[in-house]
Amino acid sequence: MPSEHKADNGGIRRKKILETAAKVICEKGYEGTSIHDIAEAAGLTKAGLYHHIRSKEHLLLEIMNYGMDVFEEQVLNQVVAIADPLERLKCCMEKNILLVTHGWSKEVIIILHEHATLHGQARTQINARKKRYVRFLETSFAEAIRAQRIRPVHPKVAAFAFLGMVLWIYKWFRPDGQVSEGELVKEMENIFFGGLERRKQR
Amino acid sequence: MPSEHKADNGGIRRKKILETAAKVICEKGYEGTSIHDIAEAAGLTKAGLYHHIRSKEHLLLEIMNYGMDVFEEQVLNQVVAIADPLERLKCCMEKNILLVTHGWSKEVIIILHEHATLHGQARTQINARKKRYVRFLETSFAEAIRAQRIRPVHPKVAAFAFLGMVLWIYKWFRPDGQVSEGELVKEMENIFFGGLERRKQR
Amino acid sequence: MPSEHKADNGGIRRKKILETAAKVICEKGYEGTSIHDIAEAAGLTKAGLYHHIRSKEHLLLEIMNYGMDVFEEQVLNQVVAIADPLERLKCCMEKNILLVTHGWSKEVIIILHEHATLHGQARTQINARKKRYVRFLETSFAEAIRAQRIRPVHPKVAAFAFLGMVLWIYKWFRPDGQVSEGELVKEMENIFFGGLERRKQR
Amino acid sequence: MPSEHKADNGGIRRKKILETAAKVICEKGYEGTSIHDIAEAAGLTKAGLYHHIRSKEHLLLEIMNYGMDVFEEQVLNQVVAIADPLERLKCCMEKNILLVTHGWSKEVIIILHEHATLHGQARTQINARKKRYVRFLETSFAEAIRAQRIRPVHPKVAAFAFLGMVLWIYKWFRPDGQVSEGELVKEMENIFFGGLERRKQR
DNA sequence: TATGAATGAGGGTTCATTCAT
DNA sequence: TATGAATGAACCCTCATTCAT
Repeated sequence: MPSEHKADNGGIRRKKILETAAKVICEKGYEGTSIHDIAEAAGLTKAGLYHHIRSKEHLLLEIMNYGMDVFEEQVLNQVVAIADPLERLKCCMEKNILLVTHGWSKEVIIILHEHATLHGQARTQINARKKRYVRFLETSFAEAIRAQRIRPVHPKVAAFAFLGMVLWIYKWFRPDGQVSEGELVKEMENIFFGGLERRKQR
Repeated sequence: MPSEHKADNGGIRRKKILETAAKVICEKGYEGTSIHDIAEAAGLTKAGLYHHIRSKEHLLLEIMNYGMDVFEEQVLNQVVAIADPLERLKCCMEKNILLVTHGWSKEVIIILHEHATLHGQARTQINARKKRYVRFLETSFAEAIRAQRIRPVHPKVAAFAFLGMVLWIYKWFRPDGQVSEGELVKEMENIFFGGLERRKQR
Repeated sequence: MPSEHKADNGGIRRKKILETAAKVICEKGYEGTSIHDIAEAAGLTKAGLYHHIRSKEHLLLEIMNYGMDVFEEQVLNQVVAIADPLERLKCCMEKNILLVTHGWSKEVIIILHEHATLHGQARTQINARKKRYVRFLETSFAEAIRAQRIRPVHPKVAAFAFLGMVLWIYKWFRPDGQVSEGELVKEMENIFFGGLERRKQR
Repeated sequence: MPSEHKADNGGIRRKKILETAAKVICEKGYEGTSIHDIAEAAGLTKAGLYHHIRSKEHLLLEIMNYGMDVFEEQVLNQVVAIADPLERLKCCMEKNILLVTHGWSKEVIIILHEHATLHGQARTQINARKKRYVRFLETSFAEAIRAQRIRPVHPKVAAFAFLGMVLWIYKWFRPDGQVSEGELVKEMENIFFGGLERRKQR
């Protein structure tokens, strides 16, 4: 409804540029990537690129917001409605691991790595979205404890333990390596939850 | 006497500069830190700093090697001789967590964060030292499995799960936050090993 | 119409910059000239200049290639078709002397003076073009000897003697000095081809 | 008699340093050579070197003066007393060629190449010594003409033609090349004094 | 939309030189 | 004599950004 037929075009174009930029930044780091690099990868000149972005820093913000969109769509929204908190967490771990290993969304990797690059309110904004995820995990753990689905542990620590295990993957996992995606999901779930589940007492 | 306290000075001076540089780089990132920033923090001019370092990249290498020295001294060497593999791993987790939370060694944080900054043989060299640690963990897990001290899991995945949980801490832990160092160690150990330990079957 | 005069402008602009750079470098030497000097002389800032050149060293290469173009056009190509080898050499000396004395092409002077400044393949490339000229002279001398137009001498030495006499001029000749261009040509030709020693008459 | 026994020592030391510096500067050019390069080649630190030289530019002046000393001793003084002007010039050519080809005195090469590097009175001083040589050649040519030992030519042009032929050698001659020192002397003398053109035999 | 040209600021690095020791 | 440390100035070059076209 944004009035013109160009809007749609613009939307697709913008998305393409965002994804291209994300790919380059993911490879070389934000500070290590120049506007020229991004423009070139997008098949534009530097000046041309500036018709689509406001500034380099704002581009990073957009990429991160886009990454959060993808994350929420592919992980959070997929599991948020699962009633059983333990099942919810297990399913969340699976979705999250796959998001990282598939390597489709470079934006998510950028969010993980450039955790201290943004400043000011841009940083605040992204941090708020991240915090929502942490909060969701904490709540789910607490809920699972209350429901006696897992042993009592510190929910905050559990949340960050979960995150560390799952997100650190981006630093070492290679799709062509010794460990397959499937194995990784199975083993991590086994390791992490194998210890948390309440033992069925005889 | 003048000559020898000079020699000492030299060594101390270098170490001081390395530590100062590490502090600044840790705060602003390698690419976000200029040589000027480092020089200023060290109370030198840019040219003066270049008396002590070969180049910015080589400085990073030195910092990382220094960090690896500290890590090996405070973590690896402290636990490597422990006979029981499970005890060894638990102790290793504790030492490693404390190394990260104490925040003394900014160099270690830099090693964690700038995992893709170095290039060429400098990168190779640091990666080799990192790999030694991963190998140590893998071996310890395998040993613990053979000794039936823990459930059978994929040692490589276990190693990286361990590392993710423990190292991710640098991204969120604040010494003045809700979770104390002690709690963190206890809870993480509980979470991670609580699931791996073979259940005492009656 | 706007587009085409732009294209033209581009070519002319580049040439102008090359010539300006040549003038400055000729006066102060390559190493003694800073990019700032050149940019200033061209009415640009340093960064602006870098829109037109790849690097300082590559600029020197371009200047030298440009100089070789000028030289070949004004000297080599003018005489290469002259059938009589002696006439060819004399004409070549004249053209070459005038090229140096006119002082139009600073680029040629730079080629002469900065004979060891370039490195790597840039140097190789320019040396190849220079060698072509030496080869041309050698061949012409040899031909003249075979045709009994000159006494038998070592062609290589003759070529370098020719070059030394003619090119050294750039080190001492001043257009407003005691010796005029015309005299210079006449006298050098006389000396080189006629020899100094009085002929033993019969 | 310069009072102390150190003077002599100093003299030898200084000479060694001058020669070392000359070697390096000859290879890399004055601007391309750093004080560090020279100090290193002399087995000193930069600061140590400064106990022996006043400044980089003054070092160049000293090298050039030293080169002029060598030149005058090995060329000018050897021939200045020869009565016959033609013989004097021929002998001068021989000595001068050998000085360049032997490559002993890098200082002389530096004088030739860095003809526009010095400024101010240092330049004036060296130019005065150079001019003395040009004047000597001019005078000898004029004398030879008057004595009817050579054909009448413009003495100044003859002098510079002589110099160009002889000094240009430093740009191309290699001791291990196709042309031997002996040949070079013989051929150049033949070409310059004998001329190239075949005499019309009656 | 797109671009070539331009720029001020700053990047890492090297320089010739000085000085306390 | 000799040196390690230090420096201000300058080096070449790249940066994110702007603007007339």
